[in-house]
Amino acid sequence: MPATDRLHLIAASTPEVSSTAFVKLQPRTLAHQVIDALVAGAAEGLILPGDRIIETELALQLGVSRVPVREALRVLESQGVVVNEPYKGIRLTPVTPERIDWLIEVRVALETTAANRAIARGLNIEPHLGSLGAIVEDMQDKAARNDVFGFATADTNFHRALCALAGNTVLTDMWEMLARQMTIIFGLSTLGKPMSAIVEEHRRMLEVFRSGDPVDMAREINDHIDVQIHKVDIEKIVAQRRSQADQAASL
Amino acid sequence: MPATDRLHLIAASTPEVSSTAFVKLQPRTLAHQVIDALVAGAAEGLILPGDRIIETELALQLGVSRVPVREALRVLESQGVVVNEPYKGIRLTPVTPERIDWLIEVRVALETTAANRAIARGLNIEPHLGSLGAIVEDMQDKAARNDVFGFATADTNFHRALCALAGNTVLTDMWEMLARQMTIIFGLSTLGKPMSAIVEEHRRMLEVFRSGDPVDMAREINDHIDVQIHKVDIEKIVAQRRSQADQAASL
DNA sequence: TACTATATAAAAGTATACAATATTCTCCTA
DNA sequence: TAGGAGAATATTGTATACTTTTATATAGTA
Repeated sequence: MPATDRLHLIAASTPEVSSTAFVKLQPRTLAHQVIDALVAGAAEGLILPGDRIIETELALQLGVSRVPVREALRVLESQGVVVNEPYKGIRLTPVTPERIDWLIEVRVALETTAANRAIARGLNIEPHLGSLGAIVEDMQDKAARNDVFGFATADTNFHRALCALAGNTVLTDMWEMLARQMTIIFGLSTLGKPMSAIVEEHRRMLEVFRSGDPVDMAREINDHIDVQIHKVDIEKIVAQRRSQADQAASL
Repeated sequence: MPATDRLHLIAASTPEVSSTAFVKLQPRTLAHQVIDALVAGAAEGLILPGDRIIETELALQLGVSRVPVREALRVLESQGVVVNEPYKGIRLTPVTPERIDWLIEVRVALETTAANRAIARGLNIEPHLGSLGAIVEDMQDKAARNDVFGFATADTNFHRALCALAGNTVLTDMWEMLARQMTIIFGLSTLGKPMSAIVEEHRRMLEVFRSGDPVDMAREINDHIDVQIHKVDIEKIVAQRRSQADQAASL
């Protein structure tokens, strides 16, 4: 079964992708919506790493022409979400343990830089600490409700907010690229540790941030992110998901 | 005078962009060539930060249709080289002192991470040191011939080679994005210090790399990159270049 | 004169149509 | 039956045509 057959669900899960209904509300271009739809589909596991993506099918499923689809794919290609070989096709970038290491390494570097810059700007004070604290509370709340997706979103928001305090848009833009890819991987893996522990880690990070010690900050961020996904056999999970999806489709 | 009128020179300076002549040699897509042409044009100062880029004109100048041009612009948009406002137009990202700071901050973070990873992998040995040393010699050579462009290229190659030793393609991909933007800025500014001094700095960086001390490495990279472009009034230079270009066009 | 409203033009966004390349399948031969 | 040449098909790359939005210019009115 071709992988793209599973893609039709994307259109349903992202109803705002419609050339007619949407344009009035927000002037965002269709290409951007296709990007969102694809990333969402990947995060939900509808498309798996290594799966081929066929322009025509995707365009059909989303109800748009190939032009915005191609533009979206080119953007995602330049961001490392998909890989392309001319005239051969586009695939969701395969996720290897090695690649996860790479993503983590860069993400730690960026977040550490951001946190230290925020400290250097003297922004480890109110109201910023309060805002970050509120996100941690939200995480706690989601954990209590066992809302895994909401929890992951809040987690991402925490780190995004932390990065934003650096006031460096070049950094935040790059961080967003990584976050996208991390989201896809998160969608595959179950969390490496209980949510309560992750909440606690964030509290500790926040405390270190308040204290303002760059070295501690670096260590804290590294420890936090590093163990998050590590030690999970992603390739195995992908294989499982693929067989599950194929099974579901053959019913 | 509309800025894009200056763009026709790009086609001349990048003759390989031709839908008919090229395809046989390399199967790279036209969109990629458009990207190269645009970046080259920006590096040469044919397009200046803030200049509007009109799809139709660019397509005409390069002898291709709007489709690959749009794809190229979307990629460059996602990389921060150009900024886009739907239905309004695309401009070469304005270069402010602030933005230069941001680029430098991220670049230092990435290169430091790369160098430390390379050290952690035990790659601060031969033959790698020799390869890096050869690039420094090349810089020295270019400096002696007063070949500014060649010097800048060699400089970039040194840092690219250093990053490559980390073996982290996520990192190197991101570094390339930054390098692109730095190249554009380099094209505008004269060097902040004499070439001989820069060569010496690279020798020192290489020595620290050999010694393998992560902290020293971080400091060395930071000092090196930080002063490179700083303290140059980019906005003034852009204004000068623009008036020069306009003057030349009115003859 | 200054200001608004309308009409015109320019350019981006999107869709369709065509060309080039890669893959698959069929059929023939050894 | 196995393997390869060649046709048929599928999919990407590119060009052209159409639609929508924004910007500009013109005319009319206070």
